[in-house]
Amino acid sequence: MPVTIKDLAQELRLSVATISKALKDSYEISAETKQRVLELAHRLHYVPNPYASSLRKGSSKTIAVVVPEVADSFFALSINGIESVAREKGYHVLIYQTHEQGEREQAILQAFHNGRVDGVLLSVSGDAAGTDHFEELCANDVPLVFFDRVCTTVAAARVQTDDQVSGYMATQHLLEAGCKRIAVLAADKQLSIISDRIAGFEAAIAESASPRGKHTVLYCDAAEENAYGQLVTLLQGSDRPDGIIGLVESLALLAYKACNALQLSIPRDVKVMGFSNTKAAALLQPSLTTITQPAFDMGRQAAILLFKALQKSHFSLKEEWHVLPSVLEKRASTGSGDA
Amino acid sequence: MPVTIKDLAQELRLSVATISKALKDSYEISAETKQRVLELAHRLHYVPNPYASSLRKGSSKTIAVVVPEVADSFFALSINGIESVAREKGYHVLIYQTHEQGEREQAILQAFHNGRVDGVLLSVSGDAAGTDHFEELCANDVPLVFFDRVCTTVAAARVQTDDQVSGYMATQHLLEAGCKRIAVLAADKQLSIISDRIAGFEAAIAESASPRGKHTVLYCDAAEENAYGQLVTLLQGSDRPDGIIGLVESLALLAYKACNALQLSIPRDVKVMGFSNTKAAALLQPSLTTITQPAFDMGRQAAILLFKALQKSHFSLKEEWHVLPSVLEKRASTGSGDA
DNA sequence: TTGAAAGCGCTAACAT
DNA sequence: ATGTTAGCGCTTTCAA
Repeated sequence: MPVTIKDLAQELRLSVATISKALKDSYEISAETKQRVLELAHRLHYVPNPYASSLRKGSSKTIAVVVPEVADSFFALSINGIESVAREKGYHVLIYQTHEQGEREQAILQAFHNGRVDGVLLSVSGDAAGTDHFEELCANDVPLVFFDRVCTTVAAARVQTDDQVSGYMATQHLLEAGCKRIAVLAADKQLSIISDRIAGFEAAIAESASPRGKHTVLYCDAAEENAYGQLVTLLQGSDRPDGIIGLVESLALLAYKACNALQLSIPRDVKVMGFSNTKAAALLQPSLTTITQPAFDMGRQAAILLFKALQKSHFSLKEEWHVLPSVLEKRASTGSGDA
Repeated sequence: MPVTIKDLAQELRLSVATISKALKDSYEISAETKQRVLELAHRLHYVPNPYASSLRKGSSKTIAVVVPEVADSFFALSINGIESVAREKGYHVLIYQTHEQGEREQAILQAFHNGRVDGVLLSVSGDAAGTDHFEELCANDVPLVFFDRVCTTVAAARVQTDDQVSGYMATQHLLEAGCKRIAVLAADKQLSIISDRIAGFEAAIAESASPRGKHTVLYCDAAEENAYGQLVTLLQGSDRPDGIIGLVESLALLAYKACNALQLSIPRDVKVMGFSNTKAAALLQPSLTTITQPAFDMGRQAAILLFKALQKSHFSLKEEWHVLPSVLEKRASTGSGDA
């Protein structure tokens, strides 16, 4: 049995109230008593029962992070950012994965309706399942901060990157490199990050002299094998693209795979770039030009907002909307092909 | 305020006990009452307060996962394996990172001494800080399962891969490929996985006709820049290695970087292989030969053991020791260099 | 400066 | 089949 406040009280012949106050350094308690209590607590390895105090105080010192997937360099890094501030604040972090399934997202949020966590950081699942579960959480006064994949119709804080600008920059970069037929590889249509990036792409094309008809957006199947098939078909078509933008990391890598298989040279035949946060980008052959998101900082920023809301109740998350810039890292996959 | 069992009782003019029993489908309660309770609970979005029941029952339906780093393909995948079984069992998962710092590991485990979690899955930090914190946890009857990076002196369950065999296989593979001067790139000396892999390397060399003196183990600095420097120096030396084994993922990638910089051709000049779980391995140029660990399964297996211990108290983790095989994936980086 | 006691929401033994 | 009650460990008001 773990040692409790009662044990300490008995041992020191004090009341539990005194112990409790001494442990939190209350001004009501004499310095000498505090000393004795702390000493014994330390000697007996006393650790307060977190559930008893959570129950009593109505707060858990725990936050939840809900992401599509941990095994993804972007989310892994943003979790690091979140963790860095949670640790400073002495908070614990529960991590949940939706695996891109809307139903799981709903089920997970369901569990937060009774004080399990003091707040939630979430990046929405690709397979959207409406927004009722978000609304309900907010209605229950559980602070919610979206990061990266946000939901614009819900009145919660948002931390994201400038996806439209990024899509624009990426397209611009390929146009400047001389591409005439750009193919954009997209994932889940309903994700804000995808539609925003595509909007940026469309804007860049519209502004350019290049006719829209030459360029294309390919919505790839969620199953990798299928997506690969789509891609191969595209690359074997008569109007083969000479530039590819993968809107998510996995699609850029898939493009490499397809080009290798079809013996297309990157960047000679096809220039490839992608939204990606993996360190391996620089080590691919040729090294991959990327739009890199500030993953760690986005997580950090989102967590900072959440804790602000937790600390001062008058701070409203409803109108917080932060946008952090992504950066274009030019590498060999969109170069001229000369050394 | 969230709705409680009391609210339901009042509304239905029943006692809290009846509600509680009805909610857990007790045989004592009439079908009709159950029906009414469930219906109301659902209508009011009743979610039980987890802390109240944890406090009462003395168990939290929560486990902790302690890993060096989430942003690492091996750990991310093993977390997935763990999560898959936690979800089946309806458990919540707290994730903590040590960032390879022994002190943090101690501080984290400290928090588990009073029921916060029902059990712990842990992969030890590189910067070891003794084993007292493990012993104390076990002494407090918190079930502990080590995975991948285990601690052999503590009587807790262990799930690992056959690191010695893997080291042997890797070395064997390079010898067969004709390497005469193999360099093994090692990380933290005190980690079991590192010393075991080196033992396998030594065994393979000893068995071969190749003189031990030609081969070398390079202990790389934890800071990547420094490790890079060490590596470049090695590759510029008079007795340049013609085979490299990176004992952790980052070191294999570093070898690529160094070879690129020094214009050494892989696999012509140097054959490179590494312990790695990243999907990018197949996409590197040349594709990287790897020893791939069963990351997901190791996590899954470790979690299964833990839940076994949680369910049947007479099941002892002390003597559980599971070894899962890693596989050698031969790719171009250790080939002959011909197409 | 210290202590007594109520109560957070839930469960389970023990009535009825 | 349903109800009463004690209590998990802690915090907090109020009293001494």
